Amino acid sequence: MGGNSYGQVVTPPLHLRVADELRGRISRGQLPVGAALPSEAQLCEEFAASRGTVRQALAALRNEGLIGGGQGKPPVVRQAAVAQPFETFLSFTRWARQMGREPGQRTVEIARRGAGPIAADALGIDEGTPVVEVLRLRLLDGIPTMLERSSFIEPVGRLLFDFDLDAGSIYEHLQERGVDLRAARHTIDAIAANEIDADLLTITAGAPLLRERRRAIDATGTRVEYGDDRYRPDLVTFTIDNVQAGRVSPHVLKETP
Amino acid sequence: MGGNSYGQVVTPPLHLRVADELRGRISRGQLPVGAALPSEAQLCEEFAASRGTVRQALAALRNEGLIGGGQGKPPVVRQAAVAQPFETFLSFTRWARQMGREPGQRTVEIARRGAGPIAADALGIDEGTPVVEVLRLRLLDGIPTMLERSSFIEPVGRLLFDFDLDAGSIYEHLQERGVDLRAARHTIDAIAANEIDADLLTITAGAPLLRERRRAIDATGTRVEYGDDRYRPDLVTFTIDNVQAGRVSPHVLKETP
DNA sequence: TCGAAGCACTTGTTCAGACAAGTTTCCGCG
DNA sequence: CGCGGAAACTTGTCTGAACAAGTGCTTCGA
Repeated sequence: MGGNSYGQVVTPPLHLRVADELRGRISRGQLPVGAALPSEAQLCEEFAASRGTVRQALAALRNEGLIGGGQGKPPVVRQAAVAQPFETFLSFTRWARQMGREPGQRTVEIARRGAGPIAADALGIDEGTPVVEVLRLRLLDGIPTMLERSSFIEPVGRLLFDFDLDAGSIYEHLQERGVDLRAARHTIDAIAANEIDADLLTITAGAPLLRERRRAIDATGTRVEYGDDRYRPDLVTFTIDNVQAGRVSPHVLKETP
Repeated sequence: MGGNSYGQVVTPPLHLRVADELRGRISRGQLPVGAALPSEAQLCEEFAASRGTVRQALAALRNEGLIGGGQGKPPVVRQAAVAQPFETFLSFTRWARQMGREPGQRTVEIARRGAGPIAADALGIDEGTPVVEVLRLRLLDGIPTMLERSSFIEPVGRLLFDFDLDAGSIYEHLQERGVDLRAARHTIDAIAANEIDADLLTITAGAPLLRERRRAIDATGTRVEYGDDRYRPDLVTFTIDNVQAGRVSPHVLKETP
């Protein structure tokens, strides 16, 4: 458990630096869409790296869908793939913006305390291990829509204390600080609103809520966040499209009716 | 691919063969979830490959979210079972069987009557057009778990009258009779149990239920069924896995806690 | 002029070795 | 018996080299 170094300043491995530099050039428009990247040999020289290292960096970009290309041809910058459903599904802020709605939030509480039994189990840590808990009321066009309870493992949660939680997306902030969220498992069920839920969401206690519990994992497989989001079911639903034949995996959306 | 334009079959690159073999072991259950993979050194020996090649294969699996792990620790198989979600997601019977649970049902009502406003809208027909409505209580190991209200368009629903609804899967029966279900859209929300729901599901009125509304479409694009399934949220949840990089689309499961 | 062969350049695959960094195991000491 | 620490083992990073395979430009010949 002790190896995490979020936030510490150490020079990352070479292949990550190469990948970051190229990502930067692409996002800055220095390498416009459709342009060919420098050849592997050129990159080797520029970064004083071996070809294996450069290829490792390119593989990462290919993986993210940033570049394409084939054997014999230099890799080209691809059209910034459609806002990854991952991001959209994970981040309330991005989801709302993509729909043309105005996201908002009111932070009710942020605290560093020992993990409770549920969060500890979900995060795979011992009960009482320090975590950072955030309770935020999320708004859509000013209307209370969802109540978000998150528990972050300490090395990640620490990054939230120098962030204005009412300013925007936690995930965007964490990503900028080097936290590389990779996968998430969402469990959806229904639950009756308790007094606190009801008060904040301006509904009556006992009313049914649509609950999405979330376990987010970073690139190394470390469980980073456990979340419990409670939606007003009259304002938000989940939609799943599935198609039989064409091995088109199901597509999941959050929707407002 | 793996063949040239003349149809010749060429052996794919070694790293792909290694990855495929490992994928197979995972999907066959030979490497169960949570199990550690052989060490890189062992894999090198087994496949007579160098470490770089083995690592290339492992990177692919990691990318697909099949394995996780960190430095110093052997990679472990992650929860990401791959069954065809469509059938499983659509059919309560198949879903239950796949989990090793015993599905059951008690048909409360089957009737041919004019479509109500909601079903008519969902099916794209005029209100009052005849449809076949089925109300079934679905059981898991004998326990009332879900209440299923389905409206089938008349030409399809007619096939249900020569079928013992308590015998098994409606979808299997329809498929045998030539109804080719192709796609479905599921909308998930939460709703309070009404008196009837509560009575049949042996819960109290007003308790939160997990609702999945469904619109199934056949191969020609005709809307065939509108369904309203209400689950006891303490017995069934929906789970969605999503992975960022490997453009692995989200995977949807129904689960019993 | 036009087509094809050839060549230079590119990426894809694979190997062998070395060191760094994290984890687990196990032995000896208190 | 318990605990600390060394040792063995594992994965992560990086290098340098070689050959295979695909692409595109050039050049040569008909």
